[in-house]
Amino acid sequence: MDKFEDCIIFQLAKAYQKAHGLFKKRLLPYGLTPIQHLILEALWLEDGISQKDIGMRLVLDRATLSGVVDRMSSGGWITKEQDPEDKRTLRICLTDKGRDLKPSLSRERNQANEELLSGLNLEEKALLKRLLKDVQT
Amino acid sequence: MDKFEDCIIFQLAKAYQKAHGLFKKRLLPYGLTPIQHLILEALWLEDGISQKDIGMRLVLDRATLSGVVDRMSSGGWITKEQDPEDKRTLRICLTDKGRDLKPSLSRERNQANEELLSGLNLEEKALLKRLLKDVQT
DNA sequence: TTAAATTCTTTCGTATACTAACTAAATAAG
DNA sequence: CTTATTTAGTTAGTATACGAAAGAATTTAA
Repeated sequence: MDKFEDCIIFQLAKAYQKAHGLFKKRLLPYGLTPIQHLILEALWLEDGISQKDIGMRLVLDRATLSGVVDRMSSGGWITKEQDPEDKRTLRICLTDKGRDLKPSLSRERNQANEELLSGLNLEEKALLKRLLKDVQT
Repeated sequence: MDKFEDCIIFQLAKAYQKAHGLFKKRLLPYGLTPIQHLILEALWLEDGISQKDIGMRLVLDRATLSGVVDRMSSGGWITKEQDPEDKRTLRICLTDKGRDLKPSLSRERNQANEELLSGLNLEEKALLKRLLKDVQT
């Protein structure tokens, strides 16, 4: 392995860079970033979960999440509610604005995935997904 | 495609997050970041190339590169020389400190790749590399 | 039942990323 | 030859990332 082009870490970084940029452009009209979209995805699956749970499910650092959640709250997509049972915990809840975006954003996400993988056949898509999961374990 | 776990963009982000974090830890003792290491890689292949060329080879934004190169210059790994032929252009040159790191950092990079791909067999490694390249085209 | 340890979140500092606006230098057009 | 355009790099602004330290609330232990 002599040139950086042969380095998987480099290829991973560049593939991610492309995917991220592509999705970012699609989300621009909505005023959302890819990460912010992810938070919404988590909440569409289960509204009102704690900030810590969001971090665990999306594998996001707490320090990172703190800022993201704050901006999304300011933007009116979510609200931060204090858990009455445990005042340390923040429960993150969808607003109507956040909830109503689900169909549009799901379509955007699917289209972004399609666009990214347009050069691969079905088998290769499945393979890539599996390999990426394997790498994470 | 219903849950964010099925989104390739998400899996790509998380695989990259792991790879990046893993390499970052290995580079910590050297005082370098993964990106800064990449700059060195480019210079080991061809010393004295312009900042713009580095950006094209590594697919890095000029604005990003400006800061990275500056920090690496302050850290003494590289120097910024004005091209006498074209005063707009910066030629980036290795210092001894930057040059001497090649064997150590190459080993670290190889080990980081090994560590990341330890769960894959040879065939899968090659496949992943190809699929990641295909995605970028 | 206080003191100690733990947990959830925020803040700080540093390093990518990328858009847009800006400077300086080189080149093309007229 | 002078203006217009293009090009290389910097700067400002915003948004991730993440380690470390700090704050506030809760739980555990002595």
